[in-house]
Amino acid sequence: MGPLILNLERYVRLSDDDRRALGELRSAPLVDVQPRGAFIHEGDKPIVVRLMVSGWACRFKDLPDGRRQIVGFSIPGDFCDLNVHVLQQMDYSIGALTRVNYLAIPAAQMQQLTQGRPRVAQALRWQELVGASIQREWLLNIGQRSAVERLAHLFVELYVRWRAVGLARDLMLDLPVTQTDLADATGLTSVHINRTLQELRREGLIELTRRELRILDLDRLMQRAMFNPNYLHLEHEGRHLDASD
Amino acid sequence: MGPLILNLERYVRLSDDDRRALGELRSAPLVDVQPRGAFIHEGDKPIVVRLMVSGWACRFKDLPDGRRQIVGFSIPGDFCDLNVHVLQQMDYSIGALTRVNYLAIPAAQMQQLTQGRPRVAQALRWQELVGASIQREWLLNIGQRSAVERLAHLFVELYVRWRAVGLARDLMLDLPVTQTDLADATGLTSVHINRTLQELRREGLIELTRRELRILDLDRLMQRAMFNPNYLHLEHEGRHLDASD
DNA sequence: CGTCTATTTGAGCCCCGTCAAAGGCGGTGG
DNA sequence: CCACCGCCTTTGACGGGGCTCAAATAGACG
Repeated sequence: MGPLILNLERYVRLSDDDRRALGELRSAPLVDVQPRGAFIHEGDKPIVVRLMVSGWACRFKDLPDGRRQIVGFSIPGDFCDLNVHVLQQMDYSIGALTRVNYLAIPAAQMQQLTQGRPRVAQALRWQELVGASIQREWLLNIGQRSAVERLAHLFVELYVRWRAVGLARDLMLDLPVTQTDLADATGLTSVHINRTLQELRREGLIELTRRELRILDLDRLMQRAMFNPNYLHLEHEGRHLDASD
Repeated sequence: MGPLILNLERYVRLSDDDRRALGELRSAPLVDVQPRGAFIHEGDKPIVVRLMVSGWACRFKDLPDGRRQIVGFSIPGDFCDLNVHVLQQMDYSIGALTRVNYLAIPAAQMQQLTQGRPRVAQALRWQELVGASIQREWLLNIGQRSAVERLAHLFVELYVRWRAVGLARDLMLDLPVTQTDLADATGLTSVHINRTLQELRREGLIELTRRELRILDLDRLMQRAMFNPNYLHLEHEGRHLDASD
């Protein structure tokens, strides 16, 4: 539950009761998904809310002819489909890039969790809105940035997000995804991702092995990407619901 | 208030009281914006919620060097920034493409509107989630579709959305935006938009004058765009809050 | 040690961008 | 009513970033 609580506490200061209630989500069934498997499909009408516990998942959409666009990564502490009880039908799919564990939380339990806990409710809403903000930044990324800028931007974002949930530090990030995955996320081809990675290495910005990303110069990488962290809405000053009030 | 109510009634069946309460939003100040003016800037911390009454607005983000990406169009019946009291700081700007009128609704009035009106609250949430779904489709559009497909897709979406709020029909749509605007929305250049428009005309799919789009063959245009309407979540069967229950 | 998948490299090309200029259209003022 | 002006659209020539196709190499895993 660590990632979730760290995630939510970026925005609100939770009370002990809030944290305890969030901890009780562990009573929900834990589901294990093998790498490369999709576990939610466009058109599904799911009845549970999924909370990522470990691994890399991605939300994606595809075209009839096979082209695929990854529209976002889901990492531990993220809810995959908070919205689903309103829209009823998935307009995207979710797949596991690595082995994934998630909690399958019945809608009623979510209801019960937020009932009478305004800070938790607000924090969940905040997580959802930050997700929407990230989508907008990705649109800017894919629509306007060059290949090198795009990939640099993605790496900074992923590092910041994993670090925020306590699962990355010292400029190192577990990144066990393929170059094809990076291609689908950036709107490029895997061949061009490969050449773009070489360029980032040549510029001394990153090292990337099969499963680990090391950022050699975060400032320069951010500059290269024209990375402006505002869209992640990380600022703690923004907290306006505080258990110590 | 027509567009808003038509918009919301795609999802829930409102009661007379709901409609009356929505009508009272007209008491909020009506703001008039001249074409080409931005009325909300990234970084702002707005205190009112804006409801589009007439005209074309766009949400956009830009890079330090001047590149700009339009991340969505706001049309009559849309709220521009429902989310803002949670995130507190805008991560995008909003500009008027034409002359625009909007209602500036104090947060307290929105609170009062949804208090004790679960259908209205649900419908507003639905509008917001459909907006997020549109963003995902745009990501697919810009990331994977070719120029012709992209523009075709945008035209179909805009026609469907304007028609849904009662402001377009018979395959005709008021479209008083420049080719540069279309370029910024699709991640192309205005020169290439011009050539792509010629291609769509040559294929007998559309006519486009300075201020009006006419779709000559909607089926073929949708096919060309690989347009799948699911992401707009229009299906009336989906209504699960009905005033007649 | 063999197989499968992922990464890397090369050659060629095409879609779309860039730069520059011409043409059209609407508005404004004389 | 016409002349001018500014913005938008259209056209042309050229260049380049990224795609395609194909094959070679490297790693992971049994």
